[in-house]
Amino acid sequence: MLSFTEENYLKTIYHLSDNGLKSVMTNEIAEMMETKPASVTDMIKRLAAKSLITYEKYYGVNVTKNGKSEALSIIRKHRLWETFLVAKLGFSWDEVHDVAEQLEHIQSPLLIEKLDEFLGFPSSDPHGHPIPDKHGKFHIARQILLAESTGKKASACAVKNSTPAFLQYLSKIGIYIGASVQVLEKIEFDGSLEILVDGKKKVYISREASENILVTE
Amino acid sequence: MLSFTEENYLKTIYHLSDNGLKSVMTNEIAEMMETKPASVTDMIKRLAAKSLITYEKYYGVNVTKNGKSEALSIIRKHRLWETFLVAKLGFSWDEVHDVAEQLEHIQSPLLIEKLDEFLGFPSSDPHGHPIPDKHGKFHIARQILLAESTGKKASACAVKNSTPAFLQYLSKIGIYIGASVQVLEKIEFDGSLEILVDGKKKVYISREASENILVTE
DNA sequence: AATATTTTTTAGACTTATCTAAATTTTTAT
DNA sequence: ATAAAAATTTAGATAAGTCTAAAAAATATT
Ligand SMILES: [Mn+2]
Ligand SMILES: [Mn+2]
Ligand SMILES: [Mn+2]
Ligand SMILES: [Mn+2]
Repeated sequence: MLSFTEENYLKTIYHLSDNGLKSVMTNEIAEMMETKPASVTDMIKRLAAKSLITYEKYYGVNVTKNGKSEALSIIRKHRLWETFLVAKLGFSWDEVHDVAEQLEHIQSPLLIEKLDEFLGFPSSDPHGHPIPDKHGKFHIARQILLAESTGKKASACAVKNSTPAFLQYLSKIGIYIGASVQVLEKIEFDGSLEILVDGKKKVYISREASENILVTE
Repeated sequence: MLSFTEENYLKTIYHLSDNGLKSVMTNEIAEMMETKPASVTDMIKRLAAKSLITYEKYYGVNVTKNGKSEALSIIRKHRLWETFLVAKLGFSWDEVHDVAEQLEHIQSPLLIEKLDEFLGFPSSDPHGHPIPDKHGKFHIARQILLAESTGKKASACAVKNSTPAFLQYLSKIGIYIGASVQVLEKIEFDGSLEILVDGKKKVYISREASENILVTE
């Protein structure tokens, strides 16, 4: 069984590896975990000893099949809890992440089975992120960055950044998962966009914001 | 903020102190926590340093007002989660304790407020134990041991022992919280009882079992 | 009141997780 | 191909929580 800390490292490494595709470097992990590289080196040795990652000194780590499956189980729990908090307890989408960071470490397969059922086997969380099923399978819809949208009417389907500050801003300008969004004009000067939200509200958003909103066309 | 371990010690001490009434000895705590007296001595020094208990060397500890309030908050969370698991997720009463042992340590006042509301502000958990409100107030109904019942028709209102083995046994013989139970005969030889459950089922139960069932007459 | 028994505390060691500072290796730039 | 810079690892320290063994204090027994 993994400790709380091991689970957090593994999840972070998995995310940084792009679902297990890329190698991940010590300093990246340290930055993401808000810890020191020396601590990361200690931990990756331990995770490697447990066959969750492979580690080559000075060349970073790769997630093993085993590690990927463990990571997906934690991500599944995180997203199911976030869904529960919003759908059943009336949390808003910017309030759930930190609580889910704690809840994702609860050890009880039965609990997760029952929670999944209680929620009606949701396929995505309040931020539009896919929820892996109990075998770790999930499906990502074809999606593009709003920044790359060509002006067709599209639908907001996920956020890339899920910090409270960004989510609160999105709520303020009327964007939510499922909202209709259409790029009306791209401002050459700074790459900002004028968009139409839900067919009625015109707003300007920065390039940075537009690169953190995913849409389906 | 208290660590996971500090919370567990404090809760155990509070329970052993009979809601803050009695002093609690090192060895009692060690036995209950399944740990060694030396470890307990370390921890009670730490809890005393945080003013959650008072500690007099060789004479045990007492829970402070502060400590009582912290303990009640943990107990409140434990019992709300147990109620959630049974009422919303369909757990049976013998499956919830171990999961609640983990969930009780989740730190989020908002979560507990919302969970309480979602459950309709329950006043007792699946084992008939009172759930303190957010100020730590709770009410214990007048209750006696089934072993001391005089033969009047009574109602099972709580269990003293909540181990899965005992709870499964109770379920098997038809006893649940709210069930009608009436002592028909007390067997002099070993103190066992013949009882009538829900007005229709006659069963014999041991003295020990009868001392772990609480009823209201 | 002295001795034996039980309880509790102390001392010292181990593990996990963290840090800082120094050493090493790799990468980049000249 | 060197030298400089950046990334990474190692070494050594600290804190929480645990343990065993030994010492000390309280309680029970004669
Ligand atoms: Mn999240
Ligand atoms: Mn986490
Ligand atoms: Mn319980
Ligand atoms: Mn607990």
